[in-house]
Amino acid sequence: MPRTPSTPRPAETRPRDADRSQKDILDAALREFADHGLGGARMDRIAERADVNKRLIYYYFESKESLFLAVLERAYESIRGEERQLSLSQVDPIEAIRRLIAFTWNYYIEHPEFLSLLGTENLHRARHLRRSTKVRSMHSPLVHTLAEVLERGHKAGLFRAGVDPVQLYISIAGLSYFYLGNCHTLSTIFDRDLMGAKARLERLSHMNDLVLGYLVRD
Amino acid sequence: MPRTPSTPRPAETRPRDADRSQKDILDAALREFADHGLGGARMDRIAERADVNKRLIYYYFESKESLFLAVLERAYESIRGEERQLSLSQVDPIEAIRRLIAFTWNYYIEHPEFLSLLGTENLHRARHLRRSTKVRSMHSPLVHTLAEVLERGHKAGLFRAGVDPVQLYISIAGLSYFYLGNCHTLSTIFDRDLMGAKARLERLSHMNDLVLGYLVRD
Amino acid sequence: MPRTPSTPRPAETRPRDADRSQKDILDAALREFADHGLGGARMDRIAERADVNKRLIYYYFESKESLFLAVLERAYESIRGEERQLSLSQVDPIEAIRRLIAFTWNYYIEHPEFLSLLGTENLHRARHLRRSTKVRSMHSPLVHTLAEVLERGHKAGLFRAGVDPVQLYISIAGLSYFYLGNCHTLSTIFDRDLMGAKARLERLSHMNDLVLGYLVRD
Amino acid sequence: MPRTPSTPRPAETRPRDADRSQKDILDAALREFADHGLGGARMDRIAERADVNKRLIYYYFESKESLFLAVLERAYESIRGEERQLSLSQVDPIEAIRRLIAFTWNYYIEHPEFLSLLGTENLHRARHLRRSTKVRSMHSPLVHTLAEVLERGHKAGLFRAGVDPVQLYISIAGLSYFYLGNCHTLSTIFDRDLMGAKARLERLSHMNDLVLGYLVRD
DNA sequence: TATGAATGAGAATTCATTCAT
DNA sequence: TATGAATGAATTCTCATTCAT
Repeated sequence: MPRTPSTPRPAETRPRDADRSQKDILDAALREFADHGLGGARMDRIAERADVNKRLIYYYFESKESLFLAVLERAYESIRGEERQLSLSQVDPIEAIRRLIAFTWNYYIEHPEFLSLLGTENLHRARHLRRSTKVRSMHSPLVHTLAEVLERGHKAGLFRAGVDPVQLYISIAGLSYFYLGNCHTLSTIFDRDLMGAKARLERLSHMNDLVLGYLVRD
Repeated sequence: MPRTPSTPRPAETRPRDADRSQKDILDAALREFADHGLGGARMDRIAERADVNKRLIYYYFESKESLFLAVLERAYESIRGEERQLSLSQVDPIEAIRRLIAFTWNYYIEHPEFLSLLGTENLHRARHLRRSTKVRSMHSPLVHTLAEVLERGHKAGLFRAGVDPVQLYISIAGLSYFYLGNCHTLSTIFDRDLMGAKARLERLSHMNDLVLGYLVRD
Repeated sequence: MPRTPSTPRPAETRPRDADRSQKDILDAALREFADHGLGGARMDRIAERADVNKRLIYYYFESKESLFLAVLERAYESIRGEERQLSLSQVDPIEAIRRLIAFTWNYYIEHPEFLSLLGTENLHRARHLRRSTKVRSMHSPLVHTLAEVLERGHKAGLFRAGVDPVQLYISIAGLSYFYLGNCHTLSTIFDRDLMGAKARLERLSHMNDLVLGYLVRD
Repeated sequence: MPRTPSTPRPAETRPRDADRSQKDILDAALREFADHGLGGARMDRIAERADVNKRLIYYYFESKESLFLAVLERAYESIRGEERQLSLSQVDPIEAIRRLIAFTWNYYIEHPEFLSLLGTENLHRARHLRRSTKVRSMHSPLVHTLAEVLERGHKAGLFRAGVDPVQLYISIAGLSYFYLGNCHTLSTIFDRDLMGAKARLERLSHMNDLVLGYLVRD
């Protein structure tokens, strides 16, 4: 008779166990999915990484696929949350564009799992995302902010006219995404270190030049 | 009237079974890996798709991983082969850039498996590519050609100075890659069809504007 | 009246399933390895013989090789356990030698699987045993006891001097082992039944004569 | 058109290819069966080791089992052949016994594959040997020779009476077999090097003492 | 809320053997 | 006599998932 479930642990530590377990599971799953993709991820490893019983994962998250969706949703929530704090509307248009580029770049660098997750979800043709009402409703407020910045820049005679904010947003994201997401492949192919401090600064600089070189008219 | 076992197929249809079988396996594997990633791909399905005995796959390609590498190498050979035929050196610089953007864009559209493969390989941190001496030696001659184009453009007073051809190459690829590779996710998030004929033309146009808007100085 | 699934077995029959399952697996594996060697043993057959799900074997014992080691360790524990109860120190030296010969002989007859296991392990050059800290630490206390018996016999003027207990132990074991382990081959070669009651008595007698004829000096 | 089968190789090298191939296969198979047992042996590896096409093995030896029997038969032929040259009848009885012990000991040391083969065949309960008319008819002439030696020794007043030559033969073989065949296991268990030059001399000496100590009466 | 035991369906890989030439 | 291509049937091992408590 080792464990006595009848003796409850102190009140202040217990109540949060459920939330804590769920968070641990999501954290572990994020790493696992990012490391191995959906097909390569192992529920066993997630349980081990989260230090919970495997059965518990099923208790909270129905299945592997649902768990993946939960992970994906949380990842989107997280980036959207940070995006909202950029306050692009409060700075001049050129600075706003710089900030957006830098934010995207840095977020991807600090959250490589996010890139992995995106890639995995795309391999599966957004199958999970499509099921999510959450993510769809959380579509980037950035597009609107970006539209406003472009408009402001044009009115100020700084930016060219007719720029589609969605296209630009995708371009900005793509410039960072391809470089960072494929850096292992690219480094190998070009036989050049792309992730050193200098290389990273050069890339950021190049992206700013590219985007602003396009946008700014004189 | 598929195959009638009693009627042996004419000699010219099956000149050398070995080569044919290997090609069939590679074709099938390409599709399977592109559809499901490395972890999700099934050797059984590859055998079925190639219409060969599963054992034969192991006869020619040691293991799943080696098969994946073989597929990857062939995919790179293929795109490099087509790139070589662009003859960018023989047209004026602006046209050369346009051609490169259009080629990349169209190649990705026509070969979505290539994008998948890239994504999968990156998920695995270029583990397979690193093992390949083949791919490393086949690094794009495009970088040299591109350098020459940029140089020529600059000397003609058309292009800005100091553009790194590798950065530009990565940017051009990234602009197409992110849009096309993540189109399922992006379509869902932005609730907008990105793959219709009109949308595709707009994207191509945007990419040209962006890159040339940056490069061309007057 | 084997098992009636509708009537749940009483609690005391199945006190802890885990222990029971592991024991069942080890029992089944012992027979399978003894019957077919390591290479010829089939995990499927072990599962069937143990009446457990094949997966469970991997749940408790990592792999076929680890299972083999576990079987081997248990077999050694078993024979060592019985050896300890021979109390050779409490009988006169000649009787002690007779007991040791008889014990070895009978143990091998009653546990032919032990002979098989030994043979198999040797085919593999003690690969598994070497990995085991357990077996190495359990080296027969018999060697010490045997040394004491030889010493006692010598002091009583019964036994010759200078007998190495390890050599003698190996000889006693070898006399039984070769006869019993190779009886199928030997029976065939000599065209003579070696396992009939009479033949067995003759062998035991021969071994006693041989060993005591060597040891006893008058 | 690389190979031209129509151009035959020079006459003096060709004719013996068939015998040569068979010998190569048997040699390779002997090593493979000795190294891995019957169940663990791989036809692929045998082909590779013999440097012949796998198909050729089946051409000459029907199946894996038949090949094993062929290997076994050749091994017995070999040891029997050497035994015949011992000429035990031409030396005095004590020397004859010494020669037999030494021969057995050295043959096993020089032909560890023979020990492996024996062990494997026994694991399979002499299944193959029983099928062989060859080996059965080749039962050791040594038994007769040994009987004659024992008789001669007894008549000379040297040896004890009533020694069964088969029992003695088995004992002599067993004393070497167990030590040498199980040396990996025994070395591990007793934590003592049993195969060093000194240890080997000691064993040979012990066996002579044991057998002659038993046989010789004064 | 939590968990150790258990499983069916499949996964990659292996193997002895045969086909066609 | 020799061989490269091909295969069906296993074989070890894996995996997401469920049971029983």
